[in-house]
Amino acid sequence: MKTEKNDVLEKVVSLAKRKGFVFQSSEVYGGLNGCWDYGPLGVELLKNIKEEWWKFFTYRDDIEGLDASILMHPRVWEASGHVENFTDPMIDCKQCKARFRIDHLADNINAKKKGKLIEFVAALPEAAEFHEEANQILDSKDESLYSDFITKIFESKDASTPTLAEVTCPQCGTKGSFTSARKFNLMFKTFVGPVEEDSNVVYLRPETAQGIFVNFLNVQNSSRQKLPFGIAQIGKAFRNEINTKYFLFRTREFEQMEMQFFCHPDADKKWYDYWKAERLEWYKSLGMNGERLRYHDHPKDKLAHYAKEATDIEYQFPFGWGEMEGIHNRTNFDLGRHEEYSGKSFKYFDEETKEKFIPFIIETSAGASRSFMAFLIDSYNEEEVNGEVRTVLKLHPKLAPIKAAILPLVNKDGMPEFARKIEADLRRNYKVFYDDKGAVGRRYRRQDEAGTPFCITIDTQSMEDGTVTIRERDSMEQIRIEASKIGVYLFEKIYA
RNA sequence: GCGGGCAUAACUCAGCUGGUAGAGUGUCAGCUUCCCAAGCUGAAUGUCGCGGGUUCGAAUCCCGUUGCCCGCUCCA
Repeated sequence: MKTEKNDVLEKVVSLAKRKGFVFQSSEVYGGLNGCWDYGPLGVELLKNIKEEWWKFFTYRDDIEGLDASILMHPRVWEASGHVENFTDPMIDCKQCKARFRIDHLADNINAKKKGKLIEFVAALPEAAEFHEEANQILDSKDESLYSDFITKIFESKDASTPTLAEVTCPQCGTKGSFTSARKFNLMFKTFVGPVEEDSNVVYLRPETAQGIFVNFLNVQNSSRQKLPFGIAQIGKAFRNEINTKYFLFRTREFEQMEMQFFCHPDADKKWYDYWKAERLEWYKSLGMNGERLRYHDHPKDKLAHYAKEATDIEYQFPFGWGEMEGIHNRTNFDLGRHEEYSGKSFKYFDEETKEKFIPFIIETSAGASRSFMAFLIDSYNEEEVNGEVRTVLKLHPKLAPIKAAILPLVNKDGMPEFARKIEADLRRNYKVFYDDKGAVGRRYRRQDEAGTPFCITIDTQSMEDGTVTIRERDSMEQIRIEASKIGVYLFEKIYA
C-alpha cells in the first residue's frame, strides 16, 4: 500500500518537473521549504482552473468580482481574530485536544495549586534563574502575583515543559498531557515604510476573505446589487505553517479562490445547501472523478469561532483524503466585528421590508494550488499501448495547458508550410504548439504527457485536398476534416 | 516540533570495503521516416544538495545544515 501511494505522488512530482508544471522554489540554492514555482505548462493549467472558477461565479448576475490588496490595515486582523488567535503562545492537551492560550491557563488554576506550583518552580533545576523571584512571591503571600509569575514560567524556554507537566488540563483533568508551548505566529509580518518598528507592522493576509468583507458596502453600492449577492476573489494568501507537507498541499504561500455570498439571516441554510451542492458539481464538470470526491461535514463542536455550519469538499489524494475547498456559514460574525472595530456601519437596508440588518455570509473558499494538484493527480494515467506504457494526462480540454499541437507528418513536400499556416491561424485564439521533431508517434506521446487534447496532423492528402487529421488524446482515434474548420471544431470540443 | 528514510545529468537510477563519475530515458543537430515513444550518425550537460572535518586523496567515512518523502504532532 505504502509504496503504491508514494508511487503516484512521486510520479506526478517527477512528471511535473520534467514537463515544466512545477519546480521547487529557489532550487539552485537548495530550495525553500514549502514554496513551489509554476513552470510554463503549470502556469497555464493554474490559469485555466482559475479562469473556469472565475467564469462559474462572476458570469452570474448576482456575483461581482474583486481584487483586494494583500497588505491590509493591521486592525483588519484584530477584528478577524487572527491576531488574537495566532500570535500568543498556545498549548494543546494531547488527551482531549483542547487548546489554551498560555496566559489564560494560569487563571484556570486555583490559588492553592498555584502556590504549590511556585514551590515546585523554586526547587526546579531548569528554573534556576527564577528561584529568587519564586521565593519572593511565596514570602509575600500575595496571591495576585501568582498568575503573572506562572505565565512567565510557562512562556520561558527551559522551565515551561517540566512545570506544565505538573498541571492538569482544565477541560479533561488529565495531568501532564500538554504539548510544549509554542507561538502560533501564523501570519507573516512585515513593515510599512523604512523603519522596522512595531507601529509600522503589517501582515501578509492569511486569507483573502477579509478583503471582501471590508469592501462589502463599496461593492454593493457601486454595483447596485441587492441581497442576496456574492463577491468573488482570487488571490495569494500566506500562512507561516509549522509544517509544510505533501508537495503543493500545504504550502506557506498559496492561492485562494473565494466567494462570499451575502444573504438574509433567515436564508442562510438555503444558500449554504445551494453552494455546497454547486461546488462539488463544479469539480465533476471539469472531469474530476466523482468517486474521489466527498463532503466532510464538520461536527458542531469542532467549528471555527466564526462558523455556524461548515463542510469540506475533499479529494482522495494518494496520501489520503484532503480538503480542497471549505464551505462555511460564517454568520454575521465578520461584518459584525468590522462594524465594531471600525466604527462604520456594515448594515444592509432592505427597501422592500424596511429591515436593517447585518447580512449573513456563506463562504466558498477553494485552494487553487490544491485543486491544481488534485486535477493533475486525477488526470494522471498510465496505459499499455502495443506493449509500451503510455503516460497521459487526461485533463479536461478547458483545463489543458495546450489545446492543440500541429504536426507536419514529414518535413518536406510543403507540409511544414501548410502546418505553419494552420498554426498561425489557431494562435489567434488558442494556446497551440508546433512540433516537427522526430517521428510522429513520439510527438503524439509528448503531447499526451502534457495533456494536450488534440493533435492536428498534416499529411500527403492534406496537400492534395486541404484536409487534416485530428487525433484525440484519450481514444487515440483520428478523424479527418477540412483545415478551414479546425477552429470551429476545437471550439465545440473544448467549450461546448 | 519529534522520529525514520533519501539527496549523483532534465527524469529514473548504478557507482561494493575511500583513488577526482557512468547507464537508460529525455534533449539538441543531421539523415531517414506517410500515423502512435521505429532506425542510423553525431553532440551537449554534473565543483555527486550545501558547509565543515578525517585523509596524501572523499560521491564514498564523520559532523553540521538545507530540501524532499514517510510516520506522529499540528492544521483557529
